[in-house]
Amino acid sequence: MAKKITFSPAMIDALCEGSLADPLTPGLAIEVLKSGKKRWRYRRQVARQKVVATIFGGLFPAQSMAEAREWARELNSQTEAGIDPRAVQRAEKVRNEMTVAKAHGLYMIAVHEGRSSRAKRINKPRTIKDKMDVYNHDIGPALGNRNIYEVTERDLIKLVEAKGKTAKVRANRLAAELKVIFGWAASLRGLEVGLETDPSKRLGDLRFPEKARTRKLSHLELEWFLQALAEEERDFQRGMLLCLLSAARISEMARARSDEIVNGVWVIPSARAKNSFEHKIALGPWGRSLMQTNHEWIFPALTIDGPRNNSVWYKCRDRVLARMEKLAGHPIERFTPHDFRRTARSNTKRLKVDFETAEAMLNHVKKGMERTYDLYEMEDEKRNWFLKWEEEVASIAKRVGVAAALGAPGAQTSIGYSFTVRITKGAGGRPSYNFDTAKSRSGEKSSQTNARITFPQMPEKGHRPD
DNA sequence: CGTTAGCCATTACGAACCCA
DNA sequence: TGGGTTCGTAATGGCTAACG
Repeated sequence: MAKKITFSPAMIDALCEGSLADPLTPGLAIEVLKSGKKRWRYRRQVARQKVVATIFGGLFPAQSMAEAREWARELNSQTEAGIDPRAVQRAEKVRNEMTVAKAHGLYMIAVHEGRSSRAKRINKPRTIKDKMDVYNHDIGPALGNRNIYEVTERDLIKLVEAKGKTAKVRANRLAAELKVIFGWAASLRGLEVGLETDPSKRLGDLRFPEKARTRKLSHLELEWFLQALAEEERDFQRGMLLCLLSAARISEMARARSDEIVNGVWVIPSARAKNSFEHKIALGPWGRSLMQTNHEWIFPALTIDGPRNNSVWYKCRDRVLARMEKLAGHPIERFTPHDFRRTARSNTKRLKVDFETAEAMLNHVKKGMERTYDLYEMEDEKRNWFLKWEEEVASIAKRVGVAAALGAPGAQTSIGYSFTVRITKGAGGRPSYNFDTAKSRSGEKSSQTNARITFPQMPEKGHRPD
């Protein structure tokens, strides 16, 4: 019979150097450190493998013998099953460190590399920025420090419902983004996070209602609009008219460049189009004159090198709308530049333009078989439409007496009521004045800005130039 | 006062789904 | 299977306050 007690707390106390194995727990031993402190140690060969795993435990007696044995038993169940407990520990460490913030960081890397979704295209910069905004504003502050494996469906629902209190549509976008992030982390694409269950799976069920806009301008409203627009500076006339005549998106108009005009056709490059399809707009003579400029940008900003900021167009709209209400004598429902697209689209039927052309005019993609087999770009049809629409708008302008003021073709020429003067250094250091109007414009190309002179006297309403 | 950043709302593509 | 509809989400538009 073996000695009854070969391993006890008393024996550990008595131990001064070296180590002592626990005869009852394979792999477990206590060892004396140089400092004299005693530490638990686990060392055992992993079953069916050539490797020996060594793991250090806590100090004795802070970690009692019973605790150490329990600890070692757990490790033994792993080594005996052929699992290296060090690998388990590493995985646990990674797991404990996988916060929502870290997982999101990995997700964003995947986004930049185009690995985030099934989509083939890499997200556009604005989309990526929007993703970051949603995270930084709504997800990070609430969940960033949480372990992603411990986030529950309830956590996410709470987040979306809280958002819904102040911004319903945005709450839908938040839910969508949560689905994208957690869905990725739980998918084969996001194995680096390796979420087992996706807590966002059912978030789509709490969608808040959304509604589409229906606003379009009637012909009567267009009359007021054109009259009101006639009092704007020429640049604003040009921009707003271009939106109306081309049915382009505001960003397509505002950031248009001179080199996009090829043989009189405005070619919006794929990079600037919402759907990444190049869009050719063959405008009529009026539209072409509106885009006429010697500057790099069709609508150059005043104080920076670049196009005017979008917001100026909304301010212009505000001024125009206020004048329209004065002309009408009653309030007019607010409209936006995008509503011009709807306005143009809703006029196609009346002007006997077919569905296909109408869709092509808006650069909408073809669906189904049409898309597969019909690669025809409908350039001639679009050209006809833009001319027809331009003549329609011009006739409205003529009817209310602002055709000339707006520079519509066929009307008597006018320089408008205001213009920009660009002052550049000419020969011998003398200032050179360049008049920036639709009709007269110096060939001087300059980005230095300059004085804007607006004539204080506005002609009377209905005034017709001689 | 023009420009920008931040936040909320719409538009619209394309894959999934569904039905004859 | 083709063709319409729904669903998920990408890609914009729209508004306002802050900034310099």
